[in-house]
Amino acid sequence: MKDSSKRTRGRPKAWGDKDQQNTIKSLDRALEVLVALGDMGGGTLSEIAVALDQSPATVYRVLSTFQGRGFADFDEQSQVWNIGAAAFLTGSQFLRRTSLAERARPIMRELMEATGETANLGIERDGKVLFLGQVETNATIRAFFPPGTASAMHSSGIGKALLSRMDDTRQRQVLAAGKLEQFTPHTLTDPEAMIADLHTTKARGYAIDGEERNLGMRCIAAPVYNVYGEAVAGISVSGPTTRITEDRITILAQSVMEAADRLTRAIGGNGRPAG
Amino acid sequence: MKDSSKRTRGRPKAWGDKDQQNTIKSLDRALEVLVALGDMGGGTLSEIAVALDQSPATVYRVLSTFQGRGFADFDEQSQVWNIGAAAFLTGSQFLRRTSLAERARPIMRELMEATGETANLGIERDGKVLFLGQVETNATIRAFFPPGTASAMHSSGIGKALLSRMDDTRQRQVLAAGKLEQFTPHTLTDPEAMIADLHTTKARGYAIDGEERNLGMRCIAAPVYNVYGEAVAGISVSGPTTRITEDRITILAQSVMEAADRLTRAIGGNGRPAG
DNA sequence: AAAGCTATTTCATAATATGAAAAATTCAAA
DNA sequence: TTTGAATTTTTCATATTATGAAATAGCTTT
Repeated sequence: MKDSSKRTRGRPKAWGDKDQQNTIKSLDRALEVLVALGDMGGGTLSEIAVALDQSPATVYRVLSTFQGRGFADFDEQSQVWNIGAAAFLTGSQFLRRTSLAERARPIMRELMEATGETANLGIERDGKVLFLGQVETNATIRAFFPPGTASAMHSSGIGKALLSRMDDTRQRQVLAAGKLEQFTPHTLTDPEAMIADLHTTKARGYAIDGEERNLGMRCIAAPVYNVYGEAVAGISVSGPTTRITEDRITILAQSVMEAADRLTRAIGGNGRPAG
Repeated sequence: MKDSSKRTRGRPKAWGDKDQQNTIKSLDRALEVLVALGDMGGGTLSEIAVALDQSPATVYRVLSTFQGRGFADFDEQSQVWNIGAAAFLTGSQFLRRTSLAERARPIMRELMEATGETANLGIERDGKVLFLGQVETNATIRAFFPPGTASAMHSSGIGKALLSRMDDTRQRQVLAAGKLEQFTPHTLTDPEAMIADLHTTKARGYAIDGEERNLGMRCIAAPVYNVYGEAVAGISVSGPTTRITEDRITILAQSVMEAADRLTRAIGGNGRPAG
């Protein structure tokens, strides 16, 4: 049904001036109801009306309409409204779309621009970190991880960010399998030291690879979560210790975490409820 | 946020007489757009407007409004509209209700790790199997059922596991409705053959989908029971025939059944007293 | 450079969404 | 049992606003 011969047409980014007001008010309010219904995990008509400060009559009609299309369910017994199966079905079509890597691209670009360092994206695969993509800095001296590279979890920023969010069982499993090979004098090879580092990482919200894989190279990484709050990917910046200095780490980490949060939201992910 | 002291009030099942007309027209049409967008897997403005026989101007405003709340995404590059992350997020709240999916998550993960194959969770809805979630294997070749997919009962492992636990009446009802469409040479299209297969399945405790839906793909599924001993969900592993070989089936089935039992217990379910 | 698409915006108008209040019903208390 | 309070659903008059046609502005192709 799709005709791939179509390309960009039409009107540009800004004509009038700024953001026009071409949203439909009633629809917008209706969506507000649906979102609220989801956020509060169901509720009775009056609860919802009060929460949104809208007329019960309107909310009632909105919910009835949603119900007509299966976007909302109404339990006669308890008089409680809930998100319906159709909302799940339609919403799930979101997953069929572009990959993590594609969604990450613009976010990584901005991260690179904000920090001036190469931005990386990686996931865990078979106990290793698989690099899915990167956006390189313009600086002449720069880190380079070709996409498709697989490297050890324990000596990578993204790897440690992911590890820090696994439960103890999985953690030990991965660490045992990999044997904590020593790459530089800074590599953490002692399992207990590694576990301690992971605890710090988890509490801090981001991981630091301080020359643990390559001498002279630092990396700051934060985890990206899926809808179930599981850490499924990591995003990082990496560069030479001469530019990523000790005192810049905190600042850079803010950008990295912000990018990770944005990507989490872009893939429909969920904060971080999982312990 | 919920006040459990509230109970049933208000007006009953039928007052006026039959179904009243208290749906909001514009909202209903907007939902039509969203559903179409999902069904057709994205599309350009004119494609959607034509498909729905609506004014481009209106469709544009509807989509813009959805975009404002994140229910739709617009890719400037390709001028293509798609279902957005917020639709997925809100729609996913549907799962929280049963909490089945939530409880299943860790169990599915362990099942995946034990078997090395993708683990799936599904329920029956409107005579079809609705996939609620999955945990993917790390293997590069793998089965992929996006959550939200609805597929035919008779050609799915989970579907057959559920069918095998229904009484004859419901069984024939569902099978009659679906017409046993043939997907591969292995699909069971003869009702009697299907009934026989279901008897075997019930006695055995797990269902096998041997390339009945997709050539080269096998699936092993077991039912999950609620408090009344009714089969309300199914849990399965699926993968290529090259890995899920004939002689591994018995072993894998043990893991699947164990996972199903654990999930049954996790949702307060009851062994299998029913029929 | 012009013609031909397609996406946006504007605008006048009719459609319809809306809140207030009434009606219908159930729950709890007297 | 009766009464009253709470809550959902409907009706109705009205103003809001959603809507399509047509105009506008960018692209793409000729």
